[in-house]
Amino acid sequence: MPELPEVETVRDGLARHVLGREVAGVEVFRASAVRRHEAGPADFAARLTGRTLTSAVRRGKFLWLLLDGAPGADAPDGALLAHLGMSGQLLVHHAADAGRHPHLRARLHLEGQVEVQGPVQVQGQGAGGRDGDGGELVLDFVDQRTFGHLAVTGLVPTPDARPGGLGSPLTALPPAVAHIARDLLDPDLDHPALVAALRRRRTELKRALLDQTLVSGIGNIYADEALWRAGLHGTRPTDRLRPVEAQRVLDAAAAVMREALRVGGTSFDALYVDVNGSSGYFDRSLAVYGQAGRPCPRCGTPVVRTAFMNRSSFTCSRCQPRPRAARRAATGRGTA
DNA sequence: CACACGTCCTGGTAGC
DNA sequence: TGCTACCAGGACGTGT
Repeated sequence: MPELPEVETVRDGLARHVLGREVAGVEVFRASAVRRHEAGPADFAARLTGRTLTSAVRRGKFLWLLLDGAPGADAPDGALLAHLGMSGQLLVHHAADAGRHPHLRARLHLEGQVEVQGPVQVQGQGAGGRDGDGGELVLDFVDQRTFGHLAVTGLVPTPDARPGGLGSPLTALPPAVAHIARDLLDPDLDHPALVAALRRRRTELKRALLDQTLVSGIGNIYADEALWRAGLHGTRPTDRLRPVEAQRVLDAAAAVMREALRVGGTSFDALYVDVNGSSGYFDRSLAVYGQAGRPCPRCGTPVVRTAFMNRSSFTCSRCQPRPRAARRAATGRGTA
């Protein structure tokens, strides 16, 4: 499942392989892949063609490529927005040897690298040189389940910009992302404010961690891992968390995502930009997620799976004691 | 057939 | 009562 570390790995791969290239053509194989582009697939393709990809930006699980070189004067500067949903992948291939994946939803044809104004960040050894040979590339959007999507969008000023910002490149973002909170790896995230906001919520802790308008990037997997590391149960009422507990679970989430990023980020060295979160390398390090029946790495107690919000939660009943009385965060209608 | 789950949407509730 | 903000839960979609 692509959560923040997987999306960041994709963003980094795109930054190294497709920036500076111009979109020469667009194919949409399934209209629903661009359903959030309201004007439809033809308009999607038209607005993309002729534009140059100048930057790869991410907030939480949303990722977008900034577009330069509007073909028509009426076309505003904007971005190609992508969300990978549950199974989306963005794959870069040399045009010559690009096959057709069975779940290929859309394909961008990219012309050879051109010079763009401003520095195109090329990091990683040799990555830029190999691709800068002028050969044509394709950027494929592959998505087995169909929760992911692409759209060409405008940009609005970042609503939560901080005057003393520490250097986050997020000065503008797609309207569809404007309501998404900063993530735990964002240098401009206001940590004390986040702790306060979390404790102000009147809900369960895991629900809050998954709420992208509170803090973004955390999905079901990393929520469970963070809760386990922090020794907190996901049903703990947020308004009863002590400040140190709130801080601890957020720190744990940041730590587990950084570790995943380190592993995932070193797994893709070549042109192939992959994201297949659950089959990645990090799943070997998962302590509880998907580990029902197996011993807790800390105390040996079998991990238990419980249903939660139409999905699963994995916990160690010893390391993560249930809140007493399981008083579901005072929502008015108690739990029975 | 249940299950995987991120996001959007709807309807409900609390509190002013 | 009206308004706003917030919250819970269902729908969506495809393949195993």
